[in-house]
Amino acid sequence: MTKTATPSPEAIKAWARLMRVSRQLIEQAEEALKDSGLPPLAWYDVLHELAEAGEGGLRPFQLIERTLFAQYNISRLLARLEADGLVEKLKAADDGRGQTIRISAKGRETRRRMWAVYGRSIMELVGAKLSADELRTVSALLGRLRLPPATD
Amino acid sequence: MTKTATPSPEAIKAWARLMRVSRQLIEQAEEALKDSGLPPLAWYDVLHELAEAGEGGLRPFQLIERTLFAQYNISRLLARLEADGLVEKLKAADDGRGQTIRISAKGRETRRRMWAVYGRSIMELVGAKLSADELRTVSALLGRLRLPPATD
DNA sequence: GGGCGATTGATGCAATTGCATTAATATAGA
DNA sequence: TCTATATTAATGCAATTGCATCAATCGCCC
Repeated sequence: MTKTATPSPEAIKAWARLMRVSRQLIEQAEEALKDSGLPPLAWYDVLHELAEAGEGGLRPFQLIERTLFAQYNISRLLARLEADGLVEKLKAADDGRGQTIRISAKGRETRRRMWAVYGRSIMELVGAKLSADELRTVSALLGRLRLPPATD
Repeated sequence: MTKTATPSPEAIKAWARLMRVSRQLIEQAEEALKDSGLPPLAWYDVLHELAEAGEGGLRPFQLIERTLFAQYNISRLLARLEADGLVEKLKAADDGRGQTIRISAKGRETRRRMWAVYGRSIMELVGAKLSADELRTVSALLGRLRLPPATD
């Protein structure tokens, strides 16, 4: 008689909390952005990576690695960002297939305005609820849940 | 000169970890279900609530409260579940507007099969990575990030 | 009882996501 | 070099989500 193995109550509880809290927080942050007439979080993620990358820009596949978005998702998101003038697509110098994506001045400005709202959400939703020590503890424990780099 | 208030580095780090890890975990769990030819997590959430509710079933608005899905989302999800024979919609006895949703035998069976896969994901992705104590710590800290019941 | 705002649930339509496939180029190997 | 395979990015089409609105009660208050 084989019994289906079930996770420990502690694991189930932690999982449930993680699922629920992350959804709530995302929802709150998205709502704050929308209320300010700003684009969704996904745009911020991409603009943030591109801003960090600087003038050299990034290739789309690098954005995929950094943001965890699906390939087709990045492809279309970049199309929208370009249509809005927030990024530029440049032919990649050394790879005929690829492009290099660079954030524009308008893109930087949009990112700045998004951060004013997004940062406030983070402060209120997380920074104000736990001490610095507790935040470090959460980060460390969550860090142990990251996937091993190469799952294939 | 007014400087934009920014969250502490600890808050930013914890937020980033939470966003990234939760996305990874969800993706992994969804993939495991799909690989087994099972429906997505959202179905599980609803079937789980309905199974807990027992024969009395639940009203759609109660599912919305418990699962945090949007109203139109629940409405359509229930339509799909009903089309698949996993739930039954009954006219609510005491409220001419409403319905009562009850899980069917097939629904219970589907939930059971989903749990075999989903539970394993939870074990591997969370249970195997942290000790029971650490899991309790995570749960407690994440619990403090929940929203105050009435935000309006 | 009758009217009116609130609640419950569904739905038309636009935007986004997911899936599968495609086109173009790069790279490695015979 | 020439071919086979892998990588990079886009896209057609179906499914899902989000938004706004609607229809049908309900319940309160007069």
